[in-house]
Amino acid sequence: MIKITFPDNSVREYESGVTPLQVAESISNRLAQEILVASIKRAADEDFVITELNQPLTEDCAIRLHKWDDAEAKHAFWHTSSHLMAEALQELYPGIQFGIGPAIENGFYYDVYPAEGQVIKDSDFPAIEQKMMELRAKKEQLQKTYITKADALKQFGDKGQHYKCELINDLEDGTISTYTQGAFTDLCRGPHLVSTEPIKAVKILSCAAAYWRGDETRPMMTRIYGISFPKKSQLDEYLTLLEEAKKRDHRKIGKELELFMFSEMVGKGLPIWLPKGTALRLRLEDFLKKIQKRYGYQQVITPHIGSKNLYITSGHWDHYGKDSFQPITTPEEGEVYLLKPMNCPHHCAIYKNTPHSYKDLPFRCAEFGTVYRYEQSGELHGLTRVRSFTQDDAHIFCRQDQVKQEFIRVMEIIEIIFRALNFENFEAQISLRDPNNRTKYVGSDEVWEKAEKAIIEACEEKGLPARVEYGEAAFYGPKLDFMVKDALGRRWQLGTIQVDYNLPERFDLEYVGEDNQKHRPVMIHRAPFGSMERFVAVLIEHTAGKFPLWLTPDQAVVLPISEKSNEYAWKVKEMLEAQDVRVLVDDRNEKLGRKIRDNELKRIPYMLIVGEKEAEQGLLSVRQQGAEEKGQMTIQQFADFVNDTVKKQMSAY
RNA sequence: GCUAAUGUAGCUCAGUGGUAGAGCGCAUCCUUGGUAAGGAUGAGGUCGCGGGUUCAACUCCCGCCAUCAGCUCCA
Repeated sequence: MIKITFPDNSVREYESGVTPLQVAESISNRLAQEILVASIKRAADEDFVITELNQPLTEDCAIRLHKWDDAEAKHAFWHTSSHLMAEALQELYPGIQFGIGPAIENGFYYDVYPAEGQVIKDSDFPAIEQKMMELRAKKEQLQKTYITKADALKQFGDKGQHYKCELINDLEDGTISTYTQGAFTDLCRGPHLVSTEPIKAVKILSCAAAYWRGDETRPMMTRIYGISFPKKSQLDEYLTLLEEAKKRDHRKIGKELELFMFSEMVGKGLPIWLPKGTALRLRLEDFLKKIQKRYGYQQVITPHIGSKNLYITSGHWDHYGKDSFQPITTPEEGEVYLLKPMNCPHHCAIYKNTPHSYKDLPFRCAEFGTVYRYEQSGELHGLTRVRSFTQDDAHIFCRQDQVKQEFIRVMEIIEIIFRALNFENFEAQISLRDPNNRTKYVGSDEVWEKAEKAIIEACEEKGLPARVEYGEAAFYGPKLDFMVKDALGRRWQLGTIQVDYNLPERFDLEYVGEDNQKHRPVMIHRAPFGSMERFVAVLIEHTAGKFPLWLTPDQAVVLPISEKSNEYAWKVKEMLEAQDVRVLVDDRNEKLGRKIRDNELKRIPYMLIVGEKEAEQGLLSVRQQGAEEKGQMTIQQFADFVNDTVKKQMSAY
């Protein structure tokens, strides 16, 4: 008999050799049907190890039974799905060779090399899905077999699986296993589902080329992506989510709402802000400027280029010189300049411009600084990956003992912003030094330890959930990055706060201390939005273009019912604008229903319907975007309503 | 950068080796309307750019440019 401990710490006894599936059956049939994989921890194990449901248990252990909701179950489910897809591909494309086929964050893929003359295209996906479902219906069991290296090489060599042989060659004899279901055998470590039967819904999503083992000198494989679920309804839900994400694509909405554009003529990766997008961005900038003013920042403006020597001093030339836009030179004197890839060197120059006393610190200078970075053409993507963008940058020069307080103050700013923009869900990542290799960092152990401690304590004090990542710090200092979850649950990295010991050293920055001696200030880089481009992109996808009232380019549109009311409509606009409400008039020669529809699609928050009745009494019929009628108001009531709502939305500040 | 796909009217897209089409938008006119598409007429295109094949190229071939996806998740 062996003792098995459950997650609730209860212990039960079982015959030695019992399988996790039997353990589940002993609890309930329902559980046995739902679990996909288990993990166990024996006395000798440091942590839980995922195991298959048919793996006999022969010693005392703790067990966890994983249903679909657990990441472990999804991983095994998708891994087995990739085998099922491979089995289907083997039938449909005789002679196909297989590379690797792992589970990924959302689904799975398999890298394959079709036989001479065969190509797998999008149009083949339904056939692959159908074949997978056919094979699944056979309820094939996955059989794990340990095999010697020599046998494995022979077995896969005989089948012409050259890529598999290459993988086997890299493995240590005695650790090699295969999984077989039906006529398909794959080199694999597992773990897997015990059967392909639970894979009830599958969708092949895309195929694209991928280098064998990520190496561009090696052959190009066809990578086929898919996703699968235990229930059809889950697949439908997932596909709906994908569609919703597509609808929210900021590139599409940005075009529809005329927020920004790109032009081949201007150059790729160079976003151009159109009037409506600019209005929105300026409102964001003004909002942040106002907060920053309260938090003791001073706004500065610096040129878009800087002398090459500036970047030699900062170290950026050494680090990024080759991967930047190349230097600009003057025609006569041969002076050399670089487009600025960062604002910090300019800000260091500002700091150096005047002597500083310890009493003056922190010195905080902020700039919406546009920077230019060379990105490989294949990396460019909408507003999220561009070659010119504006950082809501600021640099705080402070004493070491002020670091924690400054972090807390920056975190407050970030919180205000996230709240004002309805990012309810956010978390932080603390990036610290690699504990095993401290040589790659600049600055003394002492200051690093202080700074790392300051960041951790700042998070604790603010009650901010933070994940600590070792080895993720920049070479010049530890950092704190902010991740938000958008309305579809997608995670985006936005703001960042970074401590820097490097630049103060390189620029020989100093302040005079209480002791009348010179000291080195600490520098903190921070950008709550990150970049205006990226932030607006995320905001568009988060809100689907329905921006909060305070931010939206146009807050209301007046819809005259007929030409007879046009004059009143324009008067309404004028009166509302006098009270800072942003209003359009739709006086096209169209029926009301049409105007409502068109303006709904423009995502304007309020429609003000005015006809003869309203004109007589100085009223508006207010309709909220999303079909909600709010009844009639006077012009003044509506202006107050908008201004109160905006004030409320901004009340975080 | 690499690999594949795509590039036709302002937008979304159809189409053919014999010099182009739809819907929406736009303009004009009719209609003067009450909460998600009223009607008619019309304008609008060097079919991404440059070469080549051909009697003839938007179509086929080559090169370039741009867009999009993947190239990061490791049997």
